[in-house]
Amino acid sequence: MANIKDIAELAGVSIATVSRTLREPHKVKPATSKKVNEAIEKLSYKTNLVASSLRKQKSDAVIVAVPDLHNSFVAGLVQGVENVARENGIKVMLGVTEGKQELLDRHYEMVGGKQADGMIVLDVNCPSAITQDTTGKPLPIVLTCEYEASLNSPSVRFDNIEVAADAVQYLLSLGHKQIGFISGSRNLRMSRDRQSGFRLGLRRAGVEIDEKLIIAGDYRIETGADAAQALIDSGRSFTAIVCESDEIALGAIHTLSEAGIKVPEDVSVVGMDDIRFARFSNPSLTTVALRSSQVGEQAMRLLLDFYLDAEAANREIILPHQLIERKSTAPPKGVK
Amino acid sequence: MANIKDIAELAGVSIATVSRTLREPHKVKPATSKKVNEAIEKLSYKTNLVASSLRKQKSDAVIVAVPDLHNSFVAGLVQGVENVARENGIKVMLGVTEGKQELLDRHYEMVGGKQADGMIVLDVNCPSAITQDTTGKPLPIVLTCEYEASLNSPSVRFDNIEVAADAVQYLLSLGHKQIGFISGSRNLRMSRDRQSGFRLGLRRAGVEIDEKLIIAGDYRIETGADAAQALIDSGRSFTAIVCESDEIALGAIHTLSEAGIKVPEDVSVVGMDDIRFARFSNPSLTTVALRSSQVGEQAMRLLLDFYLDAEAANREIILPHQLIERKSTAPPKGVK
DNA sequence: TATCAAAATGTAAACGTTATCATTCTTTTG
DNA sequence: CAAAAGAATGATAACGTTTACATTTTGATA
Repeated sequence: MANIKDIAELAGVSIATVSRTLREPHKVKPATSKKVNEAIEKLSYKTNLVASSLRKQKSDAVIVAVPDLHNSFVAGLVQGVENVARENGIKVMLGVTEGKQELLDRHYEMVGGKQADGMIVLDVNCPSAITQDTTGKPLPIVLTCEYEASLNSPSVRFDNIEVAADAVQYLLSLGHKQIGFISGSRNLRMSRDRQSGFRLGLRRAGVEIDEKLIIAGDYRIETGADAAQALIDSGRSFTAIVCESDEIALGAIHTLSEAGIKVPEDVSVVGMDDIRFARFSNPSLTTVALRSSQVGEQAMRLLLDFYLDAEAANREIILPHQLIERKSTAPPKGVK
Repeated sequence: MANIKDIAELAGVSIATVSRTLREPHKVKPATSKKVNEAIEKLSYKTNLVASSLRKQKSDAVIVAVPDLHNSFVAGLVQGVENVARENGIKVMLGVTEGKQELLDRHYEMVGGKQADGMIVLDVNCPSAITQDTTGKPLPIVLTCEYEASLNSPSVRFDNIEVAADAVQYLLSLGHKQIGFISGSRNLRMSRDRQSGFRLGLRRAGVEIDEKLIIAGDYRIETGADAAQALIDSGRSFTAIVCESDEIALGAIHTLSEAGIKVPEDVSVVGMDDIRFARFSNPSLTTVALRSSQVGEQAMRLLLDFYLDAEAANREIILPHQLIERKSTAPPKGVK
């Protein structure tokens, strides 16, 4: 494999000139530039980015830590990060945490080890590097969705309280009063906020909350199916369900249909996320759209800002959400 | 940021000893080892992996190039790669190609630039590094699913011809004769093979092929919906549809339902992949299960083998598939 | 205790860049 | 045409490791 020295030799110049030809072409005479480029072509030289990183003390790469890939929300986020990163000549590395602190920290080692310049986290956990930090210096980490205000790390998220409250408010406006709730993973801040929002929405309208209609789950379609069964088994009557994710909602619709309960005639279902499948389910799913790709884009921008001014980047960005009405919701029976 | 020299100084040893303590602990006396580790702890030293890579001429990282992340098949593959990589202390970087040659080649630069030791490709295209290679030396690239036999690069894939043929054969066994087909992206080898398999399946049974019932699409749910509409509009009668992906199948079911055509009573639908949503659609989806995580696992193993013996790793692995019967298929009307 | 092998440690040379500073070659200007 | 300014190039020192080789220390044996 040819290195910069080989090129210099073949082109009859110094290695400095080769480097300049590559990095700062305007500083080298066209004639020499030509010689160098020919040599590069002939030996099919590729810059050794590792050596370059070492010298520059910068890798132009970031790592995105996510709990799991089988998830449209996550995919959107990563794609968003990718887009902005690419525009800025930055590479994206992926770290799957499975929700484990240990794996998250392992991924952060890439930043400590200078293989990545920063990290974007979408996870239950928070890198120990932040929580155990003693220096107080800002770290190149952007938290998304999951956040702890106390940490004052830059973060990008939705206003999950209002997301859920909006879903409730919409169902109330249709005339529903007996509304169930299937939660995401309880250990997530996001999930706790959404549950708060659910309660807030009902309280705002003065509707009493039936605790039996609140079912704990996680964000997966499988638990959505199980939780819906639990709701049915509870014996309580309900005319609508708010689900913390579209996956949950799709699982719930499946169970309801199997049980002979019609959606939306008997029970209305609202999801959150607006994954691609939402439009195409039977019935199509009413949901609160959360553009996760925007989260990724903003997070990456924040990380870029961090390099310009670590202090100023310490911001919190809250993205808008939007309720999308489809066919999984209707007024309850007996209401015109 | 502390480096190895700082540690050496604080512990009162040479940098070589520090390095050994980290890499080959058995070669250093417990007493010194202790001193070194204390220093490491105190200065919270992290090995600079970039420097390490440069010296070792090895990055212990691989890059996985995929066209898109919004796709369960892709997610499974990446997860599979991750699993095997983690077992072997290897990091996974992700490259999104959007199906563009240019982006794929850009990602391969990481290998040329020594930031990654190898590449796993799931894409329409093939790295120019392979196709334009003049040296004939094997490259650290594993192709998945999409493959060109002529390239003799290691590859992992399914027998797509038989995958589709099995789907057809199953429908024939139920009594169907008028079977439609919705294809994936025609420029993919995988898609061409599946279409061949579809034709082969019918031919084997001596059933005539109605070209009007073959619709071109890509792998997304949106086109599945459109293609089903095209089938309906064709005016031809059909009692079953074979879809090249579950996404297509779900989109098709959506359109059929909206049009008042019942699945499976009026039309049976078979997908391919067995994505997580398949079990929970209405009706649940009969499909040919393709474990994409296995593709990722095998591809990563192949890449590991490559380091041990570049020549021997030049293999082709064909993974098994399996038809999973659910509720989107039934005998055609009039058949008991 | 002297001798020697084995174990433990140290020295120093890479790895392939980038970037500072010094030097040489142009061009401009009085 | 000389001198100065500017443009282009070159020499070289980092960046932080790993590792071959040299050296010292330790422990065992005679």
